[in-house]
This record gives sequence, structure tokens and C-alpha cells, in this order.
Amino acid sequence: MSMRLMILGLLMERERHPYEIRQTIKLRNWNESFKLRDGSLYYAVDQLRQDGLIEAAEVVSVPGENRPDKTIYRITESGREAFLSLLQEQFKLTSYPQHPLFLAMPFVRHGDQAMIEKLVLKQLEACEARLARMEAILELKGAIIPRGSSLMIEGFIQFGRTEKEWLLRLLEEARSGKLFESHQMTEEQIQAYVTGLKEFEKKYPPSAADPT
Amino acid sequence: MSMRLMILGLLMERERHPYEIRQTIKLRNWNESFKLRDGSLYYAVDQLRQDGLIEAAEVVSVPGENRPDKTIYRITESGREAFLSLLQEQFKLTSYPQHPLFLAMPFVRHGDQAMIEKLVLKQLEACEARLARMEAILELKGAIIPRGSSLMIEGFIQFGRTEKEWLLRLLEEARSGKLFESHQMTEEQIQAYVTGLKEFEKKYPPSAADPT
DNA sequence: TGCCAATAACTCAAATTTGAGTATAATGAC
DNA sequence: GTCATTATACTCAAATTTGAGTTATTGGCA
Repeated sequence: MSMRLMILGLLMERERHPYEIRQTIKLRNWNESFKLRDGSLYYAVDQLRQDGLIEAAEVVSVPGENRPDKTIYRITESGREAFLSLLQEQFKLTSYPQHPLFLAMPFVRHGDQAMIEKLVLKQLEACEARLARMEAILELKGAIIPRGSSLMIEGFIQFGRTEKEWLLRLLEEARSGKLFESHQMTEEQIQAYVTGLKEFEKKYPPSAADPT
Repeated sequence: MSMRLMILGLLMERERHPYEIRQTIKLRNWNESFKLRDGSLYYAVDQLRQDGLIEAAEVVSVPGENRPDKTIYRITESGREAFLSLLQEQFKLTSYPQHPLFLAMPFVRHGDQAMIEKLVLKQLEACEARLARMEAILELKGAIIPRGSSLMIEGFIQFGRTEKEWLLRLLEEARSGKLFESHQMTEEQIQAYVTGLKEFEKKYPPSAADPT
């Protein structure tokens, strides 16, 4: 649904054609945390049109050319309502912050130390590059964009710094080999775990967002 | 592909049937940052079987019952290879840390102040609940699980704390109304932006993961 | 002891995403 | 001046995810 939110959000400002929406999403860096694929964009636009949330305002064909015509869309009245309700939906999504490496963590012990070390280093470099980029973006645009938008960028930066700290720890433990130590658990530990588990699930229920 | 990684990772340990895989994923809390749907699980298992990465080890039918038979799967030799290469793939994924609210940020200014304030508060509560849950999990299991797995949980906690800080700032600015101020940009600002933009894109290229 | 909710173990159609392709125009490099 | 790349503006089949069922067993409890 986030594709829909973005499209409607942009059409709240003014009429646009799909490709222009795409450009704007990139220009405003919304795609840094969002996979923008042409297919999904055009698909979503078409759905929105079928649902009557947007409508064709104009079809521009460059004369004497057989370039595809551009269809310029405008948001409808029910589109505006849908936008507000999608905005609320987005606010109601709650989930743990994600990192692709989290899912790999339980398995690193099956991997090769030298390989893992190299891969973590790569991640760290990528993380630092993203951080530098975001800091530059904030400097460049911070003052001229709406406050909400700059808060987004500040969020990237804060999360990026946390990511960096975490990756540094990971790197250290990959180097020291701690990550690959086989662990043994004593009977007591397991016992403590099993008894703890029951009251735990009562006291700390899984997040409501968990679709199980 | 992360579903595949998890399935293969679990079958690296021992044979399991799909439902047991599902249980284990939940028991180990891998689903806290991962949407576990039955459909995807069974689909992925079937694909893996077709690709020869896993194979049926045994079909257990509870005698005298018409409960569906359980098919127990085991990883094959090529499955082991595939697992290692998937693990590397996962390490090569780089992306900005995500938060569902980031995408909503550019649009908050179209929303109603009282509504936004309430929604942010809800987020904050959910964030704190997740944090408490993760801290309890770490306490409960930290000592008896492999180091990689506890690093995952520590990551959740670190990211969760950062999230909380960010949400507090957001709340403050929603309350003060700063989030809804209309902004004006001067000619110079726009000029500075436009000239800065060119060298910016050279110096800070978008992350390689960006599929555009 | 009979009922209700939860657990176990899947299945399936419909919605959506993905990845790759098409075709032309403008731009820059040598 | 031409050759290769990048930008414009989409389309489409195939892969995957989603959401909602289905059927049977077990545990709790009034």
C-alpha cells in the first residue's frame, strides 16, 4: 500500500503523469528505503484509476511522434479521503526495525570465518557510504524541505549510526572468533529457560503486527 | 529468498517437516522481523524440493487418522551448497534501515495535528513494548543460544532504542506544531540547492542496492 | 460431559511484485 | 560526425505473497 500512499500524496500537490511520479520519488529520496519498480508503479496507478481514486486529466501526445502518450492523472475527491486513511494506516503499521543481516545471524556459525569477516567489512563500508550520503542530503536540502521530510532524513542518519555501531561489534566478534564458538548449554540453563518461558509469554505478548 | 535461507538453515541442523519449521521459526523469534505466512512457507518448501535442494526423508501418517500426512524433509548435498551461497547473498544485501513511518513523514503535513499526535503516541507505546519484550528474551535466552542469535536480539534492542529516541522527537514536534508549519524557500536557497545537486550526485552515489 | 477455543497441518485463488523487455530521443565522448 | 550511453515512457509473463479457507485433534473449564 505504500506505493499507493506515495502516488496519492504526490497527486495531492498537483497533477502528474506516472513517469513524473517516479522521477519525483527519486528526487525526494523516498526510494532510499523503498523499492521503486516500474511495474509496481504502473500497476498501482492503474488500480487507483479503477478504484476511482485518481482520474486522467489529460492525455498528452507529442505531435508527429510515436512516443507513447503521457496520461496525466489528477486525484479525485474520494482519492483525497483514501489518502488520509492510507496515511493513518501507515502510522498504524508497527514492526521491529529491520536489517537484512538480522536474518543471517542465526546461521553465521555455519559459515567460514574469513568469508564472514570480509562480508561484514563490506556491509560496514556500505553503511558508512549511506550515512555520508544522507548527511550530505540533509545539509543540501534540510532547510528547504518540509519538516516531516527532513525528519525522515534525520531518521535515516540516526538509524544509520546505530547500524554502524552494531556492525562494528559484529566485525569484532567475527575477528575474535567468538561468533563461531560452539556453545553448550547446561541442564539448569535449559530448565531455567523452560520455566521462564511460560510467564514470559504472558508478560510480553508478541507484537500485534505479527501475522500468525 | 529469506524464507529459503531459513528453511535450509533449519534443515542443516536436522530433518524437519514444514509445520515444525514454522514452529521453530517462531520459537526462535526469527519472525519478529520477518513476516511468516503459511502460504509462503509451503510454497518455498515445494520450490526447494523441485530444485532438488531438499528431499522427502519420510512420510508420517498417524495410523487410523485422516489428518494430513506429515512429510519430513532433509537437506541434500546441493542444498548445503545452496545454503552457503544464500547466506552470502543475505550478507550482500545492503539497504537503509527501514521504518514504516519514514514513508509517511513527507505527508504528515497534510494530516490533522490531533490525529497525528495520537498515532505517534501509539507507535511509541508499541516501540516500548517491543523493546521490553526483546530485553526479556535476551535475559531469558541470551546465555544458551549461539552468539550469532543473541547478536540478532541485541541488534533489535539497539535499533529499538534509536527508534524510541526518534519517535520522541517526532512526538515533540507534532505537539509543538513544528511538523505542520508551512515552509517557504527563498530564491537563494533553491539556487544553492540546484547548484549543489550536481556535485552531490557525483560525490555520494546512490547505494548499489537501489534497483533503478 | 459437552462446548469452545486453540493447535496442527495444510490448500488455493486472487493480488501483487519482479525482472526483463520495447521503442524512441536526447546527450555526451572521441 | 557518429557511436554508445542514458533518459523517457511504458508493457508483460512468470514468480511470489497474501489472505482466507479447510479439516481434525487437543486442552480447558463450567
